[in-house]
Amino acid sequence: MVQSPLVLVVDDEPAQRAMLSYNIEAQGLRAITASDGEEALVLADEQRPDVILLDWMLPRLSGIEVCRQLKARTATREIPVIIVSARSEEEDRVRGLDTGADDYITKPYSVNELMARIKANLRRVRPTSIGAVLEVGDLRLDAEAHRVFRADAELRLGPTEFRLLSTFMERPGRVWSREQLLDRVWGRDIYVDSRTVDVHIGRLRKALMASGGDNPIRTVRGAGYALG
Amino acid sequence: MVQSPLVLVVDDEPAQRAMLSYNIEAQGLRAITASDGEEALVLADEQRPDVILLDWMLPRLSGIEVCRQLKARTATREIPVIIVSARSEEEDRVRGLDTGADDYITKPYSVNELMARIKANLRRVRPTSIGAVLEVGDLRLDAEAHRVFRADAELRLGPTEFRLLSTFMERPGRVWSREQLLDRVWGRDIYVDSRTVDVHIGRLRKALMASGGDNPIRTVRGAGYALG
DNA sequence: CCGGTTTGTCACGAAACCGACACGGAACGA
DNA sequence: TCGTTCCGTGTCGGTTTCGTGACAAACCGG
Repeated sequence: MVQSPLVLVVDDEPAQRAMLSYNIEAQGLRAITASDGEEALVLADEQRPDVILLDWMLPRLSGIEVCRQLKARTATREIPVIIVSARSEEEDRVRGLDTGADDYITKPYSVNELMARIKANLRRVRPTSIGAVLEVGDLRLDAEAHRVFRADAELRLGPTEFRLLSTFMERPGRVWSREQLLDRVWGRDIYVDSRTVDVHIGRLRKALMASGGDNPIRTVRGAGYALG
Repeated sequence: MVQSPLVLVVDDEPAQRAMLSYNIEAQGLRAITASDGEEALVLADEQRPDVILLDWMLPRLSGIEVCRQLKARTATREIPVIIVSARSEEEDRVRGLDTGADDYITKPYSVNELMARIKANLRRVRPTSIGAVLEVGDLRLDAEAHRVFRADAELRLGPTEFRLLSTFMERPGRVWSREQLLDRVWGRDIYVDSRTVDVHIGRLRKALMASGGDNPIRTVRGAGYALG
């Protein structure tokens, strides 16, 4: 089920966590928090946030180590990590980015800037969740208006097919396994047969080809499906 | 043929342009330059760079205006823009990110940090161009999209041949024994006849040579097979 | 409550893929 | 040169994977 983007806040100071959660939720996003590195890794794994706000100074596991571990696992690799640091030395910035962190902000920062950065990172990873219009080839998907066009003709899609297509359009060309699609489109805890994906792929194809275009969804035997 | 990622450098000072191009190319990337905003828009449109480095202070069109226009056109919307600014006031940072800029760096900056940021942005937008794509000779294998090209012609491979080829491409030139290949390609605990490898090597060769190229897979009698 | 829409499952056929075998030819050693 | 070993490949039966029409249950707006 696609809902509003989820931000994982990792900070050992309760006051910081509360302040950040409050501001994040004020932007229409959802927030969860972790107070140390180990908790952060567990939560990242279980909840799959869309972006992670990571304090550099943490008890137990340091921020940089958490970041490295996140980027080492395929399950969490693609989640953007924004490192929040009190140090402003450039070395740390480079090291942070080299371990795979996606962005970096130094204390003191303004809430406005931080929110802007969170959104900038979200925009890249989950374009549809913040209202952008996706375009791939002759396909155009307006997430906010919940409409899809192909070569200026509007398509009729059911909710599931809509989410399916928007997942494909977020990363054109990438192959998604049936399990990954069930995860993103149906939701983590729903059990449906993985062959159900096939059926919806079929329905989506039918809708996409209704006005004569060719089939834009590629089947990768033994692996899954991809757009283009 | 996919080539190395392209960076568009927009700066009105010739010395800066030269310095940046030099450093970018030293990282194995390609660079093109523009000296004002209008030229930048034209080049962005024509060349479709993978990332744009945009000076804030420009004659004619300001950096922020260029950014806005880039993000307004679908053709260039998804190209990450890194704003380079002499001002360090926070307001500008927020405004920069709000117009759709993807990252922000203030002068004075270090070349190391700038390069780290360029790479961080490339990693996200063209993940396939910086990590997940293997290139060996005229062969290109995109793991994420599950596609293989030889000299721009796409190859049709079954799952086993695909895994076989990607194993070879991970270490070009290395000789793999049949047992090692069975381990990597088929899996540890599967029993299949080791001669089966021969058959799949044959099928892979056939696919690789389908459009006329020579045989890139070398047989090492008594030892196994190798790519190149 | 009702008619249309959406959804998940199943079953069946088609297509792709796989592994084994067998035979012929190439490479090698003496 | 000759015998032996190793490799290339055409063929074939069996299996896996996909596509899709059919259907009943769930859902939903009115």
